[in-house]
Amino acid sequence: MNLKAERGAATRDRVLTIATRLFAERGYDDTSIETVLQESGLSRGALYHHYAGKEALFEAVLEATEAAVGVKIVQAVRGLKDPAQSLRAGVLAWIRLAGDPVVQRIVLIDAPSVLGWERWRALEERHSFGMLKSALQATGAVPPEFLDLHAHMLLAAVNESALLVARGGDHATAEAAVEEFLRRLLAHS
Amino acid sequence: MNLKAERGAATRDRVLTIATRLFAERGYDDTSIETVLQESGLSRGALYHHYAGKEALFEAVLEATEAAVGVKIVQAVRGLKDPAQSLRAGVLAWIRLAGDPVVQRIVLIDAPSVLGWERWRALEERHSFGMLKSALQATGAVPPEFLDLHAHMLLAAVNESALLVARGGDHATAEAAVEEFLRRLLAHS
DNA sequence: GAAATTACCGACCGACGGTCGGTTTGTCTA
DNA sequence: TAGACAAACCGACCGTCGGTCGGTAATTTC
Repeated sequence: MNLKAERGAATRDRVLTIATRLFAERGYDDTSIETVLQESGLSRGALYHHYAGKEALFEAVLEATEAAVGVKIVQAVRGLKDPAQSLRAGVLAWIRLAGDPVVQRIVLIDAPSVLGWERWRALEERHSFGMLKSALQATGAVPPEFLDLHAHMLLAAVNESALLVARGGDHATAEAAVEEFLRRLLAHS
Repeated sequence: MNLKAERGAATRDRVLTIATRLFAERGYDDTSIETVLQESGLSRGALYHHYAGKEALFEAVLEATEAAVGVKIVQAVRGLKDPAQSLRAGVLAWIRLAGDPVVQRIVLIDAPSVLGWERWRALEERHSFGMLKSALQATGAVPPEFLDLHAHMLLAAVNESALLVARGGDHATAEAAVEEFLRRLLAHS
């Protein structure tokens, strides 16, 4: 089980790359399986052998995208000791990464409605949300009973400003605004 | 031009009501025009005479829903003098209203991906976002250069917690968490 | 070398959103 | 009030799309 498994994996990768580009460029609805087939040179049957359907293909694309983002955020935070500083660095890194149209369209726009809120939330838990929550906890600035909710609210707020930046908003102002936002949240009075 | 105009308006209203229910129950994608036709007793041609397409129908549904929500929020805030208190009351009212599955699915889940982010944002500006922004401005707690961004972030955060409550989260805790969140944001140090 | 597994193929299907030519039914005006 | 006009409504038809299915070829396993 070697040559065959490799060929299969290579095919899946190829489809994944192409699908990622198409989903990002046109969005989920306006990307037809037919187009994916044409651009990948694969047959219909072959694609459905590897992916259960269009939705499953999207989920694979989303998973891969989020994983890649996660790696980059970890890199941005590496070495920082102060929890508040880590949180700040991670959030800013995420905003910059969300400038990528691929991330925007796939992760921030289409994901919730395609997967449904429940599955989307479960997937987020394993990626950006999970990271942000533990970072927020480490700061100790939020009471435990509010930790989960505040983490959710903060992530939503950060995602929103990422979208605003991506859509022509001023980068510097947005980052300053987010920093101020964070500062206020972490200041327990 | 009376009997005719009335009949037309009545038909539009009927379709709108039915479509609202279906979109809320099944989501946009899983609601077929065919079903709307059957439940309304209307013919295909008639529906396309009144609405340009499925997307236009959804937009009409969304517009009506947001307008209704807006009215109720205004009622909740009426009479309050202190800007911070108005903001707080409006936000809490919005969270309670977002407990309605209709509002959830249509306004918070499907709207961005169906309309596209740009058109969705423009529509929000005329409704919840517009209200929240002016309320936030009235408190004077946010520097002008951050007002727009902070209003966006705050709305996103509140929407997120509304979704969490709606999906089985504890109502009381969520409201307390949102109040704390708001308190920190408004406290300028 | 036979059996089993996997990659891949492409004709076909049902559902769906949307179109279009046409009919009916009020309304306005000459 | 007759006739032009427009709005409301009808339903057969179309193209596209996601998904199915019976099958072939190639590789691995026993």
